[in-house]
Amino acid sequence: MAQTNLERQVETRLREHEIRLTEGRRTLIQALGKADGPKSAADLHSRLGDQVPLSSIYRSLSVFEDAGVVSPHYSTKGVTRYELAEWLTGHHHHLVCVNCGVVEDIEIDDRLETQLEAIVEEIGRDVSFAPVDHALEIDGNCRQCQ
Amino acid sequence: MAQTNLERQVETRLREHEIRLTEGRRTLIQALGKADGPKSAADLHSRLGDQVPLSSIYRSLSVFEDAGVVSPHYSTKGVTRYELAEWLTGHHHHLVCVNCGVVEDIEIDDRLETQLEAIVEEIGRDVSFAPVDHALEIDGNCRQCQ
DNA sequence: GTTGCAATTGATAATGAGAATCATTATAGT
DNA sequence: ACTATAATGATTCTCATTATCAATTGCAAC
Repeated sequence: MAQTNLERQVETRLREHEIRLTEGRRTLIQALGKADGPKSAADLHSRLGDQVPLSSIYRSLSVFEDAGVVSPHYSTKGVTRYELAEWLTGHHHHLVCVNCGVVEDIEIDDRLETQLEAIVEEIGRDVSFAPVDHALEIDGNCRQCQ
Repeated sequence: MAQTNLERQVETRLREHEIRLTEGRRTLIQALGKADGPKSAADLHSRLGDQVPLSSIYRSLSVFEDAGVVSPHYSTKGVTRYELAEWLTGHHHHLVCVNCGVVEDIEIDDRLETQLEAIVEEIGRDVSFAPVDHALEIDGNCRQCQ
């Protein structure tokens, strides 16, 4: 259900941008929809086997990024990870494993998010900067690395 | 003064790790000490001209990272920026320009930092994760891009 | 259902950030 | 001053990612 709704939302966005939704791209969206955090092209490729060649994964992620369907996440040297954009999944933050680099999404409850936004707004006022987004990253050891 | 103290602190740390402090490396530390935020190897190289070749910059930054003298910062595809480690500069956060990618350091006052730490601790408890570090990034447009 | 256009493909070559190489040089300890 | 070995600097290599190109395909219009 949520998955099908996801595909419909993505279809609509891509159509608005006059971008085609091919089978390979649909497969990519499904894989990102099932992921528990940002995934690199290599992660996605190993998960999907030969369904979508690596070159198509890179290219489609780039097209999706331009269309605002995915967001890049940078936490490892030389590797970019992608996740579905927040308008599709909701605002969230990241846990980053300091050992292996895996990134996990976390949603925090409204009370904490409100507090965090207040902090961000106050910082913005202090340095005359209008925040358009914010990201809280918490570094530690993931379950596999503990 | 602060600069000289910085060099002394770095010297001590490198000596502990049996790493040599060459003139090129001293120049790099001085440049990082003057920087207002994380800098890439290319940034540092263009700033330093021929004083330190690009290959030496990459290599020294890597050595410094292993020794805990600098920390990497990832906010742009395919580019790593480095800044002095927090034990040298103090805990701080980053403003990232969504247009040009420049990263600026910001320190926030103790009251806000305390609030932020409480949020991080509570999130960590919620997801059974012991935070070792946290980073708040605020995205917007830098003064040049406004 | 058919057609046309241009987006997209997939394998491969090219690119750029960063790592490795090697003969020579320089640091730091004695 | 001597010595061991880390570090150098220019160049080559590696890897994640982008560009290329002839062939294929998605999708809107008819």
